[in-house]
Amino acid sequence: MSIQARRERERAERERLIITAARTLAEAEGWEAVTTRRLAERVEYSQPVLYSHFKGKDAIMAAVAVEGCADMAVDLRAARTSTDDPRQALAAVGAAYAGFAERRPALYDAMFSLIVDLPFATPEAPAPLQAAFGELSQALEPLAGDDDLGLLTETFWSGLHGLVTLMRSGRLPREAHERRLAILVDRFSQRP
Amino acid sequence: MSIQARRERERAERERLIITAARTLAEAEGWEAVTTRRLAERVEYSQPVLYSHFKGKDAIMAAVAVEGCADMAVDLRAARTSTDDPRQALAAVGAAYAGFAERRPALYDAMFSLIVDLPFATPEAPAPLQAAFGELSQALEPLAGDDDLGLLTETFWSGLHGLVTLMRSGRLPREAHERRLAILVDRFSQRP
DNA sequence: CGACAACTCTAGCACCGCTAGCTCTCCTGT
DNA sequence: ACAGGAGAGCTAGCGGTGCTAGAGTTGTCG
Repeated sequence: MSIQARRERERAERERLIITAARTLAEAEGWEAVTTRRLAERVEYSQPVLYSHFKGKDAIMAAVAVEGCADMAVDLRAARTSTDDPRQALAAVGAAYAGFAERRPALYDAMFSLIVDLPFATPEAPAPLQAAFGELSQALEPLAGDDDLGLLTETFWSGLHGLVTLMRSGRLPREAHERRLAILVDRFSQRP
Repeated sequence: MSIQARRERERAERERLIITAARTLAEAEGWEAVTTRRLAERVEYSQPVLYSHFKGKDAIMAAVAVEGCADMAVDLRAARTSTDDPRQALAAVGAAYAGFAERRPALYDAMFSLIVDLPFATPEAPAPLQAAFGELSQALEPLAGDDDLGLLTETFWSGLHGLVTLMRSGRLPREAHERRLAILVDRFSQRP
């Protein structure tokens, strides 16, 4: 029984090794540099080993994405609780979101741009993902007014996501980023 | 001289053929199905011919994207001029934008998600692209208030883009699309 | 100690974007 | 009218991709 246990433990460790290797490589050189060959080399196993842990490359990216959600949730929470004023809090959360996407583009892409394997807007969505969404939601709650909080959060999230992706792909000029963000936050802080 | 002219004309025709073939194939099966081999087969030339017209696959997608912008600009204009009420016009433009993305996902991806070769927020941006942006801008103009119109347009565009991409990648539930769109439009129609 | 089961590796498939270099056609100048 | 040359399009191939079948090795248990 103990042998079985050790094997499972070692397997779990190796799985973590794969995930962190993928994440490290992606953050250093982008996802296009994360090939199954290079990843296998990094973890010092052969390619097929990856497929005994994950269904495919997408599943590895999904695992990295879940980790990324947890990280982002931490950032968002810190921003949200940094002030008592609801509008300042929303501005801080928006800035934290954009900052995360800017600082960790590969992680952000895995979470919100690339793969689709992850269940999102359902109860089966991974907890870290729900946590990150929850932070946005709580930041908006005092400002929701008559709108449905869930839908309002989704819409605000869309705004942030659009800003971030269009800027990162070169479709929006970088220099006006803060001002665009301010406009978005302002529009989601109910008028007086 | 006339021989030269005929050759250039034939070349231009073939270039159009390539672009429309790429567009057709992408709209039918998605961009991942558009490979240089399949595209070459469709136009009944060998692969290298593609490279005598375009620097690479990205350049072909860019050409398709420009066409797509022209199409979208038409849709947006029709929506914008469908009513005199500024808020209804903005709602119509938002719906037209989302409808375009829904109806022609491959075209939309080429324009706003995939390639980066195109110059965007500069005077050198292709005219059709500026036209599409201009429609958004004109729809927002009556509602801009104190905000810079350009930045406001970029921010509203981001909201639409976020809604569309997150929904299409399965990260936002489809059924609430209209209500999210309504929230976005509402937030960008200055409060009374 | 030998047989079996589980695991990992080598090798290879079908595909990708892209290009070097040969061939052949067709226009040009005498 | 014809030889020469330029240009265009082809075949073939490079180095890569995600993924997998099947061989081989390793470690466990009767």
